[in-house]
Amino acid sequence: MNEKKSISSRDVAREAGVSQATVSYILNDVKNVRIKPETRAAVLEAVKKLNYHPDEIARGMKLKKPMSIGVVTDRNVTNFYFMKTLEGIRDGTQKNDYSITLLFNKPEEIAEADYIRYYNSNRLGGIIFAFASLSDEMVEYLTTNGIPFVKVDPVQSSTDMCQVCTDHLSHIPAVIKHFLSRGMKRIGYVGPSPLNEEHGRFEAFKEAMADSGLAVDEGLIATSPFNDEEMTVVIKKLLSSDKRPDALLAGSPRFGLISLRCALSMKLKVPEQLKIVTLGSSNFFGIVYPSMSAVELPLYDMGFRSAEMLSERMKGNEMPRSIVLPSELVIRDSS
Amino acid sequence: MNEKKSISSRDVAREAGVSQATVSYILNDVKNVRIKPETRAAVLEAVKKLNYHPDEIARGMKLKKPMSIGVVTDRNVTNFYFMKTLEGIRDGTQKNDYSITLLFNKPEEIAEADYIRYYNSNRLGGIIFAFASLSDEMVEYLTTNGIPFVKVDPVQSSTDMCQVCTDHLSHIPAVIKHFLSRGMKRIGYVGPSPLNEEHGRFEAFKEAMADSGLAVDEGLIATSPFNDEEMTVVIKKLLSSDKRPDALLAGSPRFGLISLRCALSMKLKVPEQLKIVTLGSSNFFGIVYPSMSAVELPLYDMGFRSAEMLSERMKGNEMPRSIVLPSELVIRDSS
DNA sequence: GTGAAAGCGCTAACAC
DNA sequence: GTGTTAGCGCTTTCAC
Repeated sequence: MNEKKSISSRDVAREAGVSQATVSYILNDVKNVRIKPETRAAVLEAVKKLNYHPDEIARGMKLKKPMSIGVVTDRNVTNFYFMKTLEGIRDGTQKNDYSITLLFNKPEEIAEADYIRYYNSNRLGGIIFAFASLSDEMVEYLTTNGIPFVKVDPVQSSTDMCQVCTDHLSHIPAVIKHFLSRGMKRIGYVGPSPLNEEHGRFEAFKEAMADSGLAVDEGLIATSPFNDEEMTVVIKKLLSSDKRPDALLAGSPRFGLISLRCALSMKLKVPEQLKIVTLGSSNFFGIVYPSMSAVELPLYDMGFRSAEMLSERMKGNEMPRSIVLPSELVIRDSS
Repeated sequence: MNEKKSISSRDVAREAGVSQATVSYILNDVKNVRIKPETRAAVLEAVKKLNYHPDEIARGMKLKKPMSIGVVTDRNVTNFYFMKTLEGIRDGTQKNDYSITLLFNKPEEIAEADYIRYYNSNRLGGIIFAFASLSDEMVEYLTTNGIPFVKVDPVQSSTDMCQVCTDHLSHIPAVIKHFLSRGMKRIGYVGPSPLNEEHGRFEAFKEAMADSGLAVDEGLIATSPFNDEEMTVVIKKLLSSDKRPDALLAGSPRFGLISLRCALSMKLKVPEQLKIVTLGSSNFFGIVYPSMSAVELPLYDMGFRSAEMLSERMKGNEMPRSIVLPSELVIRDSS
């Protein structure tokens, strides 16, 4: 029934009364080889008639060129980031005809991660780390072993490597100014802890505050691990203080949304009594109430550019080490 | 620099002073072949010393067994569904050591879709359609060509094919009862149109209403294409009617969230003046305010089971045509 | 212009 | 127990 009876180029050759080589020449449009039109026509017809499709595995073997690139991400990655970026990656690899192999980071495994195994066994030509944690040891390993990879993440990593990131932190001063222009006095920050997972968001906030001549009041800051319950607790605590903030920069979409939720549940009016701006995008920001202001990331482009960058590296071309993409402050109803 | 100087099993054989076949036997743990322990040790050592990794492409070629399965989805699936399901798929394919090739449905292409090309060229052993539109013609094509595939979607398709779906529609009566028990009188429905993209949600609603002895009031129904603006317009219209619903079943997460937003923006109190329950999951349901009641889908399991099912089909084993997974009504603050 | 033949790295039937 | 050998389906050099 399911007899996937494989048609090979040999079959096509036989059918068309030519040699296997000729079939290959024609199908690959090999230059420096001129084929007589009628031969070509005959072969093409045989291809159609037999419904022949070249076996990419065999082809890949001969060519010694992996057909796929790996995209690795963490299991808990926020969906919206990833899918949009993936679309970009897809389009960015299209012309090189790489397929996308999806991989999840498994923290347990060190240097025997799936993607290393796959790379070593020729299944992957390179790797994109999309919103994935990537240890310095791993970067070291990848680099010394000459494995082409690029990291794509909103925030620029200080570790030296090929990366695509955004300038979204540079919009924080504009956020502060926005708050100030609306007459806000007590500007706070909520975001993830610990600091090593934090990627400079809080630092950038402090700097922006200083640049605006504002001191950072520890009482207006709340950090928490990335976990709904803990986040809720610390944010509620922050908002119930008698010297609570009247404006909040949220370090991530989840922090932003939970801040909003906490405020509303405490009967604080947003944006009247509390303004919120979030770092990062979500496709829900436009449809929560009130809609969420945010520094939005160029997710699609991040994917596209990282794919391009990886393709170049895979060809051995040197590339700029990092690309910084513009993000955008979108003011909605929450601020 | 980047001289990926390939180590082959031949190199290992030479290094260990054995034949290539022996290396293969050892590495593949071939049964019916007993290897002397010291030979095995020598080979293993050579493997380690040379840092040898079998070339999976060559292996795949010999074995004529694709190494990957394709997961295709629509480009606009930016929702929570997909990633969770992917995780399940990942884990469900793990033991068969298939990798996951991600593909996007491109509506333009008919039978020359990427996944068909990939399948034909032996890059894919089978296909999972996850929350992807799948035309009857395509099902027909896949079936007649013996291409193993399974569809995974919350709703069971009436077209005959292998599918993994959920019983979430069967929770609608419980939703109605929940509304009634809270004293609600005017139960409405908002959801996607047109009806052919609708997958029986509205139908199920009508039936459930009838079963509870309730008539469906056309004035309590709103449908709209899947587009924030249009959805907002029709829902606002619905809610501003003087005979507006006091309870709403939303046909999708987006409809649910937009309903919530519309209600709040119109100063309707949720859940006091309007109760909402949504069909489908989102990782934001718990952190919007008020948190959203929903019939939650077993997303991870849906992925896992579909992967298992596909694996079986790829082995040629007959499987039940469809698996219905249990979903769960989760009452939160919006109802 | 086209064909014969070698060989990519692997597996497996068969020989010893 | 282990080696020899014959391909898998393709590309490509070299001959004609």
